[in-house]
Amino acid sequence: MPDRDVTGACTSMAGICRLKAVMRASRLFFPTLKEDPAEAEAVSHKLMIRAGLVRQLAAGLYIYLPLGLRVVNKINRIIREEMDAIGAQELSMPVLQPAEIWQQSGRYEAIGEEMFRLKDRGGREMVLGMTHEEIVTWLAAREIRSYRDLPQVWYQLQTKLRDEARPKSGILRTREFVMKDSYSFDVDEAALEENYYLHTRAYKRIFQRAGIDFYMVESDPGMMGGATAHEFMAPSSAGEDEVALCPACGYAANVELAHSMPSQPARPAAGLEEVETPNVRSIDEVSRFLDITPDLLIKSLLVIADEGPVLAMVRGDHELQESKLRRLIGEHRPAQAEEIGRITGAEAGFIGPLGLDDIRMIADESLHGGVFAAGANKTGYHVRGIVPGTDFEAGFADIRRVREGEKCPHCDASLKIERVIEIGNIFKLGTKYSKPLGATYLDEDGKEQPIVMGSYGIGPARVAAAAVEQLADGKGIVWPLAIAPFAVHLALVQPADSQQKAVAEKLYAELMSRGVEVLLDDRSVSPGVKFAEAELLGCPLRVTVGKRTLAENAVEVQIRRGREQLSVQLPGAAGAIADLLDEIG
RNA sequence: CGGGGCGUGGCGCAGCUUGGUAGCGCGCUUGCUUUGGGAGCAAGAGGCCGGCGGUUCAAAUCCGCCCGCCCCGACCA
Repeated sequence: MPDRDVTGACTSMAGICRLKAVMRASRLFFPTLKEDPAEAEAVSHKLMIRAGLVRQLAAGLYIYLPLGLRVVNKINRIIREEMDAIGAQELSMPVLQPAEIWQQSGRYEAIGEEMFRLKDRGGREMVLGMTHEEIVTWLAAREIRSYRDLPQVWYQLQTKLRDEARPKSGILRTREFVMKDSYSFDVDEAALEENYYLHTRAYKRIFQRAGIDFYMVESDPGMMGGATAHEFMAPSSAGEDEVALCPACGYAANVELAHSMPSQPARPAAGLEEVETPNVRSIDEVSRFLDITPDLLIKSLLVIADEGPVLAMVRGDHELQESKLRRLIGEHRPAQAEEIGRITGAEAGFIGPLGLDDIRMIADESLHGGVFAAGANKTGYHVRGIVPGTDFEAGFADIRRVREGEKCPHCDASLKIERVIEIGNIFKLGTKYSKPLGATYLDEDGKEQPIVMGSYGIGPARVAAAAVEQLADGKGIVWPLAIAPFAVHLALVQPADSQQKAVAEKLYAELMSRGVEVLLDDRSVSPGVKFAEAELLGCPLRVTVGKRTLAENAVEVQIRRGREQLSVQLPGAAGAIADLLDEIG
C-alpha cells in the first residue's frame, strides 16, 4: 500500500477535507511553464522548473514548491525508513555553529572560502555548517564514556550551507541543500566495518526503492580523511563526476582514483640521443616531428607543491590525474613560465626529466620499462632513447587518468567510463575527528580509547534530479512510483459535464480510500492543457474521464513510462488501477 | 578566481550595428463561442529597458563603473 503519511495522516474530518482540497489541481499551487527557462541547461533543471516543482531565488538557492517538496519528502521518508532499519537514530543538530569546534578539528583553516563565516553580536566567530562531523563528535565526546555505550549510529536530515565557487545545474549543485548525514561510533575498526557494511546495504535499498540506476564505486576520501570511501553514483550526462566501470568483474571506481592497465607501446632502441626540435613543443608536434606515436613520449609537467617544485611525468598519450598527484604531494599548482625557465633552464615544451636531479620527480608507472623521448631541458631540443629508472631516478606511481577501453586492473576486460551524479557517499573516518575533539571511551580494561567513526551522506534533492535525468522523455518527467508527487493524475476532461464530474469524483474517492494518492485535475482548461501538463509533471498513471470512453462505460489509463494507453471498465476501475500501480511499482 | 554569454511587461524573445515617444509570441483580465492533445473571436491590463554615472537637444540603443544570472575551466565535506 502506498503511504499516506506523506500528505499527513488524516484522522479528523477536518483533516480529510483539507487533504482532499489540496489534491485538486484547481487549488494546487503548481505554476507550469510552456517554454524552457532561459537560465536552465540540465534536463532536470528545465523540467523541475517547468513542472512547477521549484523556483530559483538566487544562484544556488531554490524554493521548493508544493509538488517539489512532496517528491523530496517521499525520498526523505524512504531514507528514514532504511536508516531506522539499520538501527540509526534520528536527531537534529544546529546549522549555526561556533567556529571554535572547527578550529579544533583543523578544518576551519583547511576549508577556506567554501565555508560561510560570520560573527554573532557578541563578536564570537561562527560558521554555517557545511557538514556536521565536528558537531556530532563534540556531542559524542561529551556523552559517550564507555564501550558499553557503543556502537551508536546517529543521523539527521539537515540543511548544509556551502559557499560554492560555482553553483550549477539547478538543484544538483546548490549553496544551501538538505543532506541526510549519519555518523557511526564504534570501539574499533572491525566494528566500524560492520556499520560501514550496514550503510552500504541501506543505501542500496534506498536508491533501489527510489527507482533510480546507480553504482557503488570506490572514491577518494579527500578532505574527509580516513582510508576507505565509496560513492553512490547515478549515471547521467548532467553529472559532474566520472567513474570507471568493469563490465566483467564489477570493478567500479571514481576516475579520481581508478586504476587501469594501459596498453604497452613499442620499445624503441635505448641510448640517449639529443635531437634538435626547433619550435616543436606540444606532444602532437613532437610526435609528428620525430615520427613516433605519442605513447613513446614523456609528457613532463612541472608543478609547485608546498615542498617545492615537482616534475610529474605521464606518457604522451595519457593525462595527469590531479587528484592522484595530490595524494602524493599535497596541494599544488602548475608552475608559471618564469618558474619553468628558472628551474629547468628551458622553455615550456622542452622540459624533461634529464638533469633535474635536485627536484622531486614522479613518473607514472606506465613509463616503467619503456624507452621514450622527452624534452632536453634545453629550448629547441628533445632527447630520445630515455629509459625511466635508469637514465633518471623517479618515484613511480599511478598518476594518470584512466581512459575508456583500457584494461581492468583485476581482470582482462575493457573499462567503460561513465558520467554520473554523486547521490551518496560513505567514509571510514577512523579517529580523524575523535582524536582532536577528544571523543574517547573507556574500554574493558579501563583504558581510554578514541572512538572510531564513520560518516555517511545522501543528497535527497540529487536523488530527485537523478530520477528526472534518467527517466524523462520528450513530454516531461517520468517519476518512479515511490517518489512521484502523486500516483495517479486524474484528468477530468469536462468538469462542467455532470456525468463526467460524478464519475471522476467517485473514482477519486475510491482511489483515496484505497490509499492511492490522486491529483484530480478539475480545472476548466482545455483537454490539451491537462494532458500536456500531466505528462510534464510525470505521475506514473494518468486516468482520463471523458465522454469518449465514458460512452463505453470506461476510463482511459495511460502508463506514463512508455505512454502506453489502456481502457479500464468503470465498475471496479479503482481496484484495477490500484493493481496496475502494484504492478508498475 | 580566469574565460565567454546574457540582463527589455509574469515567461520566452525582437529592437541596440545606424540615438528620435518600446514591440512580438505565450501567459493574465472581461465577454461570447469552444471542450480528447498546450482552443477561437473581440476588448483590455501590465515595462524606471538590471543599477549608477557620463556623452547628447535627445539614450533601451553610445561610453565608464557596478550588480545579477547562465555556461566552460579552476575549485568541490
